[in-house]
Amino acid sequence: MVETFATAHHEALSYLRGRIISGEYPGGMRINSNEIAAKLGCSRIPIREALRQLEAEGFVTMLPNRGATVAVLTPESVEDLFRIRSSLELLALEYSISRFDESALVELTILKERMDRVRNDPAVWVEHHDRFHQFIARQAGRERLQAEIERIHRAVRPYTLLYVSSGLMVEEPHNNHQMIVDVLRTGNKREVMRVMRSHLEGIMANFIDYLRARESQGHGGKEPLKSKERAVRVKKDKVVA
Amino acid sequence: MVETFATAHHEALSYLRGRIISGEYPGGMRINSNEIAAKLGCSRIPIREALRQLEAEGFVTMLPNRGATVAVLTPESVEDLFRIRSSLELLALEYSISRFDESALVELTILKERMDRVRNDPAVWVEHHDRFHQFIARQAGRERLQAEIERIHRAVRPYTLLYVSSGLMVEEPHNNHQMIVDVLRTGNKREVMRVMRSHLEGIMANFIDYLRARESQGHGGKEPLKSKERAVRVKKDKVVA
DNA sequence: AAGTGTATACTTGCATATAAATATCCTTGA
DNA sequence: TCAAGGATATTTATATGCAAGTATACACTT
Repeated sequence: MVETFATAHHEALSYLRGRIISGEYPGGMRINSNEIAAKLGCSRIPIREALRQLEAEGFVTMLPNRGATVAVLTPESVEDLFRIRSSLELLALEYSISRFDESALVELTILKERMDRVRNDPAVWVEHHDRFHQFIARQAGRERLQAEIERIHRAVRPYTLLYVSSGLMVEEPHNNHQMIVDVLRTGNKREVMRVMRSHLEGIMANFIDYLRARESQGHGGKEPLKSKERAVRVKKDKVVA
Repeated sequence: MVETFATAHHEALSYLRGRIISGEYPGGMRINSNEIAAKLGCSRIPIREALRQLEAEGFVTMLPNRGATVAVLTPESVEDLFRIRSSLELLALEYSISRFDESALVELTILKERMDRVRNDPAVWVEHHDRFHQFIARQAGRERLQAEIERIHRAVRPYTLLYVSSGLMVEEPHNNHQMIVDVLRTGNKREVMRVMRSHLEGIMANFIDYLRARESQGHGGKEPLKSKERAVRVKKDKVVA
């Protein structure tokens, strides 16, 4: 399925955001506008617009006259984002609990099974996992809240992916996601909140530990490109014709 | 104090965001890139970049080939944003309570008094009010959380301003902000959370009522510019030389 | 070897230009 | 009177060009 875009700017935006979220463009990587323009077959103007948008979304860091680099989040920032995510999902859950009917539960179960089926492919698993949680949030029927939740999901995605891929993710003790489906079925609001809260907090603790350990091993320590430092040069494959 | 900017893009961004947050450019207003470019004395390129950034921040709605308009938030969206704001401020408060020393309390008191002093100027009052809350959040020492809180503040600011200016704002029953300062001084975590929570919920209820009433009176009903509708033309002052 | 200049090669920021898409207005026929 | 069609005026999207800012590399000094 080849997506088609209304404008070159949309294509660039989708392209770049995809690379960053997937981790293909790692934190700190320099983004050369000429290169991207050549790759997508357009001029630098739409690329620059896409970069500005990604800057506002927090995916990219831009410095005047110094260009763009993929944003680097500190473990503290990721922790903040994760806590924000938890807060917002719990907020959405308060709305959605009473709106979970049988068909929603069935659909949620399907999402859960789909997630299990791809458990060996971290990238796909993370995507399905986010979708599972987003489905619950969507039942709240609060458009803006939903949008903010999805934004946060995207922002932490590259780091979640690292964590899941690392193999250091703690196996869910009692299959949390099944528990969430089950407790939703009972409709006991207090219990639902409790289960979800403990699910989120359980994940977070390990996740944050992983990120800190990773940082102290030298990854991620690269600050966004302060003062006059040089950006990490991830690719240097000029085509010398 | 004339601010100076590194680039034309920064100037445009700051200029436009300022007009929108202050409510000077009301929701639904068409933003003509030529006009802004002429006003700021630059070409349309930096204007477009600024608009893209504002689009990502939720201040502006852009449609391909149809230009930009100031985003219109439904009362539901504002409600979502307000609830998000509450969640995040409470989250920050959990971090910050234990970090409130005497000097922080003194500074907070000053902010509170400053707020009282400008109570008759809605625009200034709202600004100081936001600062009061942001100061509390800042004590948490969580950079990213702080940034997200400020983002949400900015996003609802135009609506808060309308509310405050309307004169329909319910006078704070027992001077909530003073109560917040006082309870922070006690250091009783549970009480602090309770007071803040009730402060936020109290404001919200009235605020949302106001927005709904306003909408049913015909304001705000203008959707962001769907399909082929024409944008609200707020200004049409061409200079015919 | 490390630091300092400086010439050279890239990049960025942005003005200008132009085709394509939209909006506006005027005309015309039912 | 008014919907439809089409001519004209605007506005948008983006390519191109260029001045100014940065990075790179090599020569020179200490």
